Amino acid sequence: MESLSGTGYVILGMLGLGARTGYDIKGIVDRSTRFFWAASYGQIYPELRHLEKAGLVDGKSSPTGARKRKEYRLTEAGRAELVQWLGTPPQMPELRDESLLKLFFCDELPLEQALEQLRMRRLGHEQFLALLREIDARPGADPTFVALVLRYGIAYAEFNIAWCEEEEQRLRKAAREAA
Amino acid sequence: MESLSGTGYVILGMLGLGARTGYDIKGIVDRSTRFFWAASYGQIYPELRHLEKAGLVDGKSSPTGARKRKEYRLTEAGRAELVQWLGTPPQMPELRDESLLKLFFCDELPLEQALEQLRMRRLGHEQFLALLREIDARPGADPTFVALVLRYGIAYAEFNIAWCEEEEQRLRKAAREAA
DNA sequence: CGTAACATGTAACGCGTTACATGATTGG
DNA sequence: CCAATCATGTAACGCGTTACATGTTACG
Repeated sequence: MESLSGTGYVILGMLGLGARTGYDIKGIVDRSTRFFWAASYGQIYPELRHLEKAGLVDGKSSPTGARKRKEYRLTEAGRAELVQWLGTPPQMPELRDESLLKLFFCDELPLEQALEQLRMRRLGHEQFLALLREIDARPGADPTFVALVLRYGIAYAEFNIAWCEEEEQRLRKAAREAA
Repeated sequence: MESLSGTGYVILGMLGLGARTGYDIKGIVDRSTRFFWAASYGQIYPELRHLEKAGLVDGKSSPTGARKRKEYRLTEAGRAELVQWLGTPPQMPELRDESLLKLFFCDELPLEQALEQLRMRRLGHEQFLALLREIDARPGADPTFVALVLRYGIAYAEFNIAWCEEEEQRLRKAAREAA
């Protein structure tokens, strides 16, 4: 069996964490993994049907009154697939960071504007940090690893802020010394 | 004028840094930005033609003997477009980290296997770090911001390694206390 | 003489987003 | 009654990768 797309595993995982409908999954993703792995309805619904055909999830219609609604559960095979995937070693970290790309080309710019780039990166991460802290402060205890990943996000943002500050200072100092 | 794709800007930027042919651009990307922004021939060649039509680059045929070859240069408009893009503020950091996604779902797993996940993430970043250090040790001075981004990669890998170690310890300690 | 490096390109596919369309139910 | 939330879906598009195809030139 060829392996699923990343989003396929997100769906399996979310069903494992208690999500029931496609709508559910989307909601949970938007409040959690979206920072490092998003998912849209345009993928979720077709993928759920695909997973069902593959026997990894089991869907039964359970409408709320006249509102149509379909509940999915992991099958044994689905849980096995998820666990197997969790066990495979990760590839090189796959980043896609536009702000880093801009920084890479900053030799094109006068120093002031380049510093501004660095400042904007820092600001972005400061906003990001604020958002994560807010999520962190919300009541209710997350499962161990859900909380762990949230802590990672916070640490990551803090790391980036500190790095930007250091480099801003370093560049300013170098500029002073050149003058 | 609607804005270019990320790869469009990579091409402009690389031409700014001295790349001349599509082949050149691909080579430089593979040795530098590929860690946070890759590019394939399947994109580069069509995009170069597209940028030429848009007047952002200027291409002239300059074969090496009978081997066909086309040299591109940034036009004034192309440089302006690049600088303008560099000046726009970045969005939220857009991460796509499969290993983090796996960690997120580790509550499904017995602690030993979950710890193994964390260990594998660490190993991945250790390899990554080794690779970047190797690149860093290569002779030849990079432009300021090219070097800055390389330093970022190294710091990022080190941060991740340290974070994994800390969390491994924390989880082990929590497990001991629970026992 | 062979192979690595130089050089350009295309077609098919996969993954994912955006925008749109539709409708029921709950709570203020 | 109205707005927010619940709920499901599709079509078009954009971006990017992979695999393939082709040929030249430099170097050991």
